[in-house]
Parts: sequence; C-alpha cells; structure tokens
Amino acid sequence: MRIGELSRRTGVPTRLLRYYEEQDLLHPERTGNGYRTYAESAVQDVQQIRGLLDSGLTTEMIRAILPYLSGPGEIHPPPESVTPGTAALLRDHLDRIQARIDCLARNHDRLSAYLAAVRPVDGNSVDG
Amino acid sequence: MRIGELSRRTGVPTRLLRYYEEQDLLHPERTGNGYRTYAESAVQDVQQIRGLLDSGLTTEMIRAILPYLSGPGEIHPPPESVTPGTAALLRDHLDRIQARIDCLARNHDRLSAYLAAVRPVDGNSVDG
DNA sequence: TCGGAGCCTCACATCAGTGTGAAGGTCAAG
DNA sequence: CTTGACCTTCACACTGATGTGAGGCTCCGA
Repeated sequence: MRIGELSRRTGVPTRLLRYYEEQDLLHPERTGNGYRTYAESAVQDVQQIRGLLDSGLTTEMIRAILPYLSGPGEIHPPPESVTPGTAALLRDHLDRIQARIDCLARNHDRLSAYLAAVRPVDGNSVDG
Repeated sequence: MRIGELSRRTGVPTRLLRYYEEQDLLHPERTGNGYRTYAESAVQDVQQIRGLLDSGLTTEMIRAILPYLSGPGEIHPPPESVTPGTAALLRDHLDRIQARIDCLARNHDRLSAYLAAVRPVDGNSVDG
C-alpha cells in the first residue's frame, strides 16, 4: 500500500511515517516513480512504534530493539546472528525499560491508592 | 538548603532545578536576598521528578499528579478537598500510565524472551 | 489535454527538556 | 575593601518529535 493508505489505517500523519523512515524505523520499498510502498505488516509496525513513542522511548531506543519485538511466532533475526555486543546493548535497554516500568508502577499504585481514598466508588451512582 | 547543595545532593544541574520551579514542580522559599531555600524533602521531590521525567512523563503530567504521589504515610492534600473534576483528571492520567506500563511490560517480555533464546546463560561461563 | 488527488523533497516552525554563558548581586574570609 | 564562591535573571541554542506549507512530479479520469 502507499503512504496515504497506511496513514489512514493507522491514524498517523504521513509526515510522521516519513520521519520514522528517516529514523530507520520503517523501510518501505520504492516504486519506479519514487512512491513508497508498504507491506501489510507495516500497519502493525507503525502501531508498535506509536505505542513505544507514547511510552516515552526515543526513536533511537526503538530502532535498537524494534527488530526483536515481533509477536511470538513472528520472524525476527535468528538468535545465532546476534553478536555479544548487540546482546549486551539489548540487555541494557531491557534494564532501562524495567526501570521505567518500576517507576511507573510504583507511582501508579500511589496515585491509585490516593484516588481510592478520595471516593470509594467506581462509577456507580452512590449519590448521597 | 540552597540550590547548589540540592544540586550536589541530587546530581541535577541548578539550571534544571530552576526550570522545575518555573514548571511549578518545585516551590522553594526565598530568603531576603532572593536566594532559593529548599526543605530537606526537596531531595526526594527532585528524585521523584527525575524518575518520572526519565519514564517519559511530561512536566505537565507530573505537575498534575505530583501532589498526590508522596510516599505512604506522607502528607498530601486531604482527599476531601479534591474536586470531582480533579479526580476525573487523575483517573485519566492513571489510565495513561497504565497503558504505558502495559506497552512497556509487553515489549519487555518479548525482548527478554528473545534474549533468552540468544544465549541461554545468565553470566556464568558456559563456553563450548 | 487538463484537473485534481496523491505523492515527492525541502525547509522553516513549535514545544519540551536541557546546555551554556553573560551581567550582575550577596556574603564570608582574608 | 577585595576576592571568590555562590546566587540571581535573561537569553540564545540545541535535540527530538511534530506541524505546516511551498514547489513540483505522477497518474487517473473527464
């Protein structure tokens, strides 16, 4: 599909799809006239990228880990081809991600506990 | 304490401490000569802010939730004083945070699973 | 053959977070 | 009283992610 359709199907502006390509996160083919052509799987890819960006990762981190994040059973680089250096780098990113999760989870719990104290109702009208 | 000491104790440049104040995240007193004076608790506050910024939250989000994030048993605004609007906003932020946690956790798992396949060792030399 | 929709690149603009430096006030120690 | 460390504000600059628009090519349909 071309960039317009991908944009429509993902809700991501074409500007950003081009930016993600420039950042080496997407790798569309080009037709003879220079138009970008995306595979079906690009829809998933773009959603994955958006999710990670929304979670505060930089394009640099995403670029590093993206090839290894396909769903279970999907194709990613054969583990044998991963150099020790790359593996170390990935473990490093993994730690960073874990740190974020911890920080967010801790504060989620606090905020959640606070909100529970604010009004012990869940949306059901308990008007008094 | 003054800004220099806070900077030393937190490792955060004074420039950023001033910026966080401008962003309404820190609220130091001022002495007669205009110097900022921070309470002891500012050390924790700054670390909290840094953790959240590193986790990808914007100062805007942090400003919204920070008052309610003190550790358990600490002082925060009495739940009675929280308006329904504020509570709704907080719940909204809570959802956003949860979405981030989910996304990060999902991808942490994937990356972690991949790395496990790369080299099924943990640091022990299993050369051969 | 023309119009319009869609694509291309290039480039400037914005916002948030941060670095850096200038110009100057405060204060304790010599 | 001067020096030096520390503080003040102001301001310009960079990066990363994103918005926006100009100028031009491609291709389909009337």
